[in-house]
Amino acid sequence: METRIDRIKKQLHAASYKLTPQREATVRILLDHEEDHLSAEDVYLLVKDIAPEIGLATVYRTLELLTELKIVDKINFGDGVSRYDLRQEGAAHFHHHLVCLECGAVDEIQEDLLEDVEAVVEKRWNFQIKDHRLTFHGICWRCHDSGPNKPEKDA
Amino acid sequence: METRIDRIKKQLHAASYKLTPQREATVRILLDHEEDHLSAEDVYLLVKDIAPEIGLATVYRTLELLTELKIVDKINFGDGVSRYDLRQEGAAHFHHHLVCLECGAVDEIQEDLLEDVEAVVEKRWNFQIKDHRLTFHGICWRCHDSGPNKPEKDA
DNA sequence: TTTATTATTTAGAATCATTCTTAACTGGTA
DNA sequence: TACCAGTTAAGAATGATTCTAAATAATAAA
Repeated sequence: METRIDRIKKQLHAASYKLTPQREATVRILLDHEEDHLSAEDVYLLVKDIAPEIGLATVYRTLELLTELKIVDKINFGDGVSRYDLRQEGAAHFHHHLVCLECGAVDEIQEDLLEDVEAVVEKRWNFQIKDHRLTFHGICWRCHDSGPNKPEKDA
Repeated sequence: METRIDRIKKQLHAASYKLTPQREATVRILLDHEEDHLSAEDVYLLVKDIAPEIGLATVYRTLELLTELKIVDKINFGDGVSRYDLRQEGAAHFHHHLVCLECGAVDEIQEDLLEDVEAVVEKRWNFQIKDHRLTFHGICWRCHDSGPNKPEKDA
């Protein structure tokens, strides 16, 4: 069966890049840490375990390449560090984030909630939307007064 | 009549900070450059004209202070530089941005388009929203195939 | 007023994330 | 074999931001 790695390899080849061992190791780390919002440094430390000879600059270059190919999303929560998320396969857009001001947790919303808003923006502001970034800042269900009350699973 | 500067002064005093000459000069620059998305460096260069003795660190500290008091919004378009916008008086939220991938222009949407979406998020993800950041990436009306066609004035 | 206290500032050093440079290495190909 | 484009590691360089130390200004107390 074709794995996610195989498909990423194809995407790279289609853009005439190779899936070198360093790149593969980096992608494996991202696959093992979906939803973890790793920084380049985080990825570097993790990938060193499975590919000790890799350099930080290579990790940066790989993440940049994957970002260009829209395999990963580079996000920025304003703390001065870029974070990298594997994009859902087939997803056309960034997913959204919920950042808790209390505990710092970052949760994800995979569902695209912006269809209606985008229709309005495209029409009213005459702007062709290619992508979006939406982050909510607030208090997560874990830190709530109303007590821990896990939300329904993301639809 | 009470000016915007006067009101900002009051806000500072309420939080037991002073509106020093350096801070006032910085605020004046921000007032003269609304919608310009200035970086700290930009502000520094501009403010030096009216207060030559000011230091870059002071500009950073002032912008940080104003951000804490929600007088300015610190935004980040992913180019590694923080930008600072005076928040609309009385606005509870960040305004939204349209970033053109073609020409790099950044337009603003003052109107809050997210009320419905926020209601959904608060309920479904059990998350108390305090603020949000929404940026659309795409092609602006100036760069469009359909030709320059300025959007209606922001409602 | 003088003195003590505190907040604020400047200048420049320090830090931290990120990118660049150089030389070495790889795989494919003529 | 020699060549060539792509890729890499190591460390230097860059650039934004923050910290440090000493100076200054404002405020309160005596």
